[in-house]
Order: sequence, then C-alpha cells, then structure tokens
Amino acid sequence: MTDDIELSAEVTLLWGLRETVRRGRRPSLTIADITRAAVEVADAEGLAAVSMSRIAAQLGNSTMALYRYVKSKDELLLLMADAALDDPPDLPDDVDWRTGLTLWVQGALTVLRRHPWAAQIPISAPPMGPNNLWWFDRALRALGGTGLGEEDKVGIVMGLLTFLHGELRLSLDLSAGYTDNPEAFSRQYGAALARVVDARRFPALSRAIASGVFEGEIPYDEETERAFALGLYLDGVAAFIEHRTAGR
Amino acid sequence: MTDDIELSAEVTLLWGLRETVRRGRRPSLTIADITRAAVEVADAEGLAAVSMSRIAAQLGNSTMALYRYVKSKDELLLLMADAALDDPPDLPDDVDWRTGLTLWVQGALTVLRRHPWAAQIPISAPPMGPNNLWWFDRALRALGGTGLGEEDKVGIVMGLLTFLHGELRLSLDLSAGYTDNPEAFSRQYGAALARVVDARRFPALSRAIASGVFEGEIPYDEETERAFALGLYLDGVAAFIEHRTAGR
DNA sequence: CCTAAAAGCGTAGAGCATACGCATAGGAGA
DNA sequence: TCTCCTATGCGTATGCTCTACGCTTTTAGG
Repeated sequence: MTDDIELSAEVTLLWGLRETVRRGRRPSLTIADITRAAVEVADAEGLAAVSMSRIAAQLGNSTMALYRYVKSKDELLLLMADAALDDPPDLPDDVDWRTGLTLWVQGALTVLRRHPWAAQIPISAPPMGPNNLWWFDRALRALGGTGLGEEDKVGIVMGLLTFLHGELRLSLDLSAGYTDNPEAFSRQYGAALARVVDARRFPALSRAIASGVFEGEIPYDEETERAFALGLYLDGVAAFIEHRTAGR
Repeated sequence: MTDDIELSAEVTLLWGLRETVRRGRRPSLTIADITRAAVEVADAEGLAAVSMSRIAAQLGNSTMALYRYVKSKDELLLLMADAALDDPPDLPDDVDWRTGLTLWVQGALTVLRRHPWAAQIPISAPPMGPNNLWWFDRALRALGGTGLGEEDKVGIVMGLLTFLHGELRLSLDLSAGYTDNPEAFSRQYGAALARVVDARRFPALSRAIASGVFEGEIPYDEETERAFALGLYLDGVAAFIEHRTAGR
C-alpha cells in the first residue's frame, strides 16, 4: 500500500538502495568502503582529520573519485553517523524492562565510546539509518512486557534517547577533550571555580563549591553520575508504568 | 587562601580578566564586540557563516586584527558558547523545586532556541563561563528548599543538564534542519519508515509504526514530548527527595 | 621628545570542498 | 568482433578557510 512512496535521497543512501545500472565502467569502491575508511580515520585522528582528500588517499583513489559515490561531504557524515552505531551487541530479551533499558544505555555508550566523534556530527533530519533504527527497536522491545501502549513506549524511549545524546555531548566530548589537553582540567577545577565564583552572584553554587563536591578528580566517576541520573529517570518510568497498569 | 592559583587562559578569557597594560596603541575593539558580532552572524546565517574574515568585515576591521583579541577561532567559539546563554531571565525564587526546575528547563531552552548553533560548538572543557555558571546556580537554588545535601543537588542538576543538552541536540538541531530543508521531513516520515522497516528485523519498531505513532506532523509537538520525559525524570527526583528526607 | 610596546593589517602558505571537463574502461547490441 | 553508450576515475581550477609572520602606525611612559 505504501509501495509507491518515493524514498528520499537520504534514505536510499543510508539503506544502500541506490539502483545499479549494468552499463559502463565497474566501480572500484563501494559506499561501505568509503564509510569504513572515514570511520577509521575519525577513530584514529578525530573528525577534523576526515577530509575528502584524506579518505581518498586512505583508499588509494583520487579525491574526486569519491564524489561518484557520495554527493557531498555532508552525505558522508550522515553515513558515518549511522555507522558509529555499528556492532550492535546482543541485548538479552528475558530481563525486566529496567534491566533491559539500563543495559541498552550502557551498550549504546560502550559502542559510541569507540567513536566519540559521532556526537560532533550535526543532526539535520530525523534518524533513518538502519543502525539507528536497530537501537530504537531494541529499546522498544525492552518495554515489550510492560503492557504500555505504543505511544507511551515511544515517549519513554525518546526520553532515553535525549538522555543518551546529552550524555554523549557532556561526557564523551569532555573526555575526548581531556585526552587532548589534560591541563585544562587538572584537579584545579574546583579551585578555579572557587576563585571566580562570587558568593553574592552565585550563592547556591558557591555553597556547593564550599562543600567540596567539585574537588574530586576530573573527569570524576561518570559511571556513577550517569547511574544516578539514569536511575532517577527510570524511577519515574517505573511509577508511570505502575500508574498506567493500575488504572486498567 | 586560593588566591595564588593560576587561572587558565580559558578562564581569564571567559571572565574578561586579561590584564591590560598601559602602553601602546589603544584597542579599537573589545572581546565583547567580537563575540557579539559573531553571535549576530551565527543567529542570522548559521554557525557555518562564522569565519574570521566575515566577523572582521562585520566590525569594519581586517581579518588579522581579530587575532590581537582572540588566539584562535576556537577561543571565539568558546566565547560564543557562553554568550549563547545570555539574557538570563529572572526565575521566581518562591516556588517549589519542581516548578522551579521546570521553568528552568523551559527558560534555558527558550534562550537557546534563539541561538540554535550553540549545540554545534564542541565542548572541550568543563563549563567555566559566567553565563553557564549562572544557570547552574539557579538550578541549584531551585533545589534549595529540599533539604538535600550539596552532592545530591549537584547530581540532580547534572542529570538535568544532560537532559537539556540531549534536547538541544535532538530537537533544536532538528528544527534548524527543518527550516533549512523541510522536504527531508514532510509527513512522509512515518511512511518512509514503514517502507524501510522490516517486521522481522525490527519487530517492536514496526509494531509502533503500525500503531500510527509516527504519522503526526514532523516536527510534532516537542513541547509535549519534552514535558513527558522531563516529568518522568522529575517524578524520580521527587521520589528520591521523599526517600532522603524520610530517612532523616 | 624618544622609545618601547601594542594594535592594525597585507601577504602568503597550506588545506579545504567541490564544479567542470576529459580520458578511460567495459557491457550491450549489431 | 566492432562500435556505441554510459559510468567511473581524476586533473585542474576556483574560491573559501585559518593563521604565521613581519611591517607600519599609534600611543603612553619616562
């Protein structure tokens, strides 16, 4: 019934649905090759090192050859963004929703920690890539046994996605910056805060500083921090589920 | 006691603490001028339009003149990232923590909606800018009446920040992309999903699609969506507060 | 007034994305 | 087998980016 809907260029790109014609010189590369090379470069040297000429050199081709496979660098970034979610681990299906979602978040972060540049690729359209949708599916599946309606499940997963992306931006970017330039962090962070934060202008913050919360190592144990905030969210989800299923 | 700690270049930059010497030609610009011009350009034409020459032209100076004020473009981006949080609204102090935090999130998003490019600036160090810290302070203040310890309050606010940044990346970037290129969205999103999502590979997702959740307008009512997820988080916070204060 | 220090900026180098046009390879049909 | 058509490979060129360097100009302190 929906077969005649025209798929956008983006979708056909991400799903490898570009029609192949049987005429002419045979291509020496594939989109997958190019994406893989770009991911390798980004993993090793950061997203800034990903240039069309760099990737082409990596593949032993000329720069312009890539443009036969990819319309622009933005398209390549789109492919990389989905490829960053590769290697989806097998999440167990026979656990309660809370364990499932916790493992889901940890799994996603584990995968993305190997590709920290992913958070720097701007999102310009709703996610349509296969890997993206795979993760979406697994999160929904974890909520399968709760008896919630589809809309509620989607809403809960969207919240989790929001949380995940925030975590990416705050933690992964930060720890990438940390390895680049550890001095900017040092354990002087709390001290620098104390120097600069005036108790009159920032009363609540300076109380927190005085209590010593910021004096730990930076980056401190982000696992603990995340578990805390994620746990709060999941507590809210639990209450929601209880309320919904009790109301039936 | 902490007066002799050397502040990093970054901090002195963000707080305008560069020492001024009394000799030599008088500067015709200020860092604030440059930041303001850069923000204007980014607001009007996007972050991609922010180049050193473009900003210099905006100010009627030559490109290289800017480098007397800013060591690199990255420094300018750092300044812009803090400047994006300008115009902090007066949040009411006499409300319960939940209302306070809800207003806080809404306020931050309102401010950042005017500067959607902020989410694209990479974070490379813990936030130290005055506006950043101002927002941090207000969130802590909203939790002032709960009787929680400083560490708990900071943890809760960090979770809120994570959520906020995720919201920035997912919603603001998206709606920026939407105004750039509405066709990529169209209300065909659900239909395109249906075309591409195989029920065997994505069972849970295709059930959600079949239920029609994705058939609304894109971007759908993100206010509702956020209120839902944020509400879940705050439910968790409420339970935490109750548990903590009951345990005393 | 003289000098040292800072600002302003022209030039140039290296790197970037990418538009264009041509050479080339290779299947399809005669 | 020969020819044609098509798609790939890619060299060249344009216009943009950041920024290092060194010269000129301005200005305050002595």
